[in-house]
Amino acid sequence: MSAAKKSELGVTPLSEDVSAWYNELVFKAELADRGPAKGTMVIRPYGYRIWELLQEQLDQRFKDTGHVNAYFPLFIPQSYLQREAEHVEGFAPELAVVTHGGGKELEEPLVVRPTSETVIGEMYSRWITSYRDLPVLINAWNNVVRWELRPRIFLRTTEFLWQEGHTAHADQAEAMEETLRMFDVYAEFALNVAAIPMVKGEKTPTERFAGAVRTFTIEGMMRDGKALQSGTSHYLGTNFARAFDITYQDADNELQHVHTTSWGMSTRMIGAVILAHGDDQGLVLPPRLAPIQVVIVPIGRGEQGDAPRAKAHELAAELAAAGVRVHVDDRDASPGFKFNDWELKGVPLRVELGPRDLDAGQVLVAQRVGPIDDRGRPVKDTLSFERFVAGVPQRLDDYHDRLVVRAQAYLDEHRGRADDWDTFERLVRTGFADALHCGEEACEDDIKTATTASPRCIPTDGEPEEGACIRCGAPSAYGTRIVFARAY
RNA sequence: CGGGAUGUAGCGCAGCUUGGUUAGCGCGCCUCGUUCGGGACGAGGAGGUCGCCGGUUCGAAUCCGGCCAUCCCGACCA
Repeated sequence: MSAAKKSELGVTPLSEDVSAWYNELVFKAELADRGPAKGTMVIRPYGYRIWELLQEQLDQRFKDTGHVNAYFPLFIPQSYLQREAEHVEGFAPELAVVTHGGGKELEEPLVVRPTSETVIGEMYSRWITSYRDLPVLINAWNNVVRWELRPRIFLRTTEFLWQEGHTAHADQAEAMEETLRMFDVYAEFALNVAAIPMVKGEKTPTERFAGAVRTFTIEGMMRDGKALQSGTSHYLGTNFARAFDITYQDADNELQHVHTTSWGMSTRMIGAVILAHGDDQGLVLPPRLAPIQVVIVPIGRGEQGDAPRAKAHELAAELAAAGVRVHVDDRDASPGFKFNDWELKGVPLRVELGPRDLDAGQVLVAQRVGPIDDRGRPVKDTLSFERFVAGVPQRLDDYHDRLVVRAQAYLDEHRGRADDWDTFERLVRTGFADALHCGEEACEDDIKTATTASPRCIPTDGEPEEGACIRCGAPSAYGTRIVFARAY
């Protein structure tokens, strides 16, 4: 990263090198820092607040759909993982294993949970005996550890925070309904809270969760055209019920296995927000996840600044009372510095209040994403003191909608149908390609080798279509086009 | 684990080729003063086991050997 190529902010422009931009921005915006151990991250207050806001709003949706929260242990006896064949196979390479405790070697090693299907399966087998116990609708907020070979902050860290929902049902139909319900919750949340339109679909067998019968995913498009799996919902069938002997007696006195589901969204979602909305100026935060939705910058030094500063605090108090997350930037720094600083941090609305505005009884409002003048600076509009408190929430909602429209436009521009290999290769370099595929793993591998792109999902809203595989020409599988992209 | 690169102040870097005053620059930080409508300025100041271990030498940030760590590109993945 040559210093000369960096913008004034000291961040490599997004347009030049997305990877460098992302890394530098995460640190500069004080979202997170690297931990001392490889692959670990420290989530700093500004980044953690985003997580808290995400948690609050996602958790509310879980409650609204009938779920309750619980906590399950971090340590899992190694033998538990081994009970479900595909599950072990899938997770074995990325397990952290504790072999010693209290200064002695353990009789049985403990794995640090990479996910909790197994412990929860064990507990559910104890808790569930009758159809009257069903359904069990539990969610857990916790941390998990997966020994990643190539960590990237928020996107792939050895330890990450997430929620994992685990439900048990009497039959397949009800479990599938639950799986799809939570799948919809994720997509709705991504759109209405994170302002990211997602491509919804089902994972192909090769991309499926280890131990799942069906896996549904929301895939977001990042600013480099890569896909980011941002939330998954799994129908686990009776795989875990059989492995952990989770049975119930039905109304006819017959012993039945339960059907389980699991679903998760993680701190990776913060990475999605950064990569879906950010620009050369830095972060762009959707208002519903922004720790600070409105920053007020009083203008004027010393005595000249006293009145604007006082008014700024007065307006901030009123705005806070109206439920807006507002901050007055009182720092001893120049206005220009503050403007750039808050732009870097992605604050949606900036309010300027100087002596001139005070006289006019108004403030200037600049939007982080919005119309710009011929110097590339935001066009600032005015808002009178009287209309201020009422006007801001509306602007935040409009701003959210604008981010959605922008992200949707970006997705549409970078997604296309591929009917021949050249088109496929071209599309996949800059975005998503919808193409027919034979469904063979060897062919997927071949595509991956040739383009680094992989099947992201079978879109839920895909039109029925059959034909020849984009790569090998064999008859297509899945009954519709599937989405290929390079992925994080 | 393969390929590539880098370790010098909180951050970004120069110095190393050709060993030799007290290891330097920018940003940031601290103090004082002046400043404040798009990254202000002046003066003063704090901050370093030059990644670690060993070797060569009168003398090593610099040369040699080994080790460690980190980052980037691939294989695993929310």
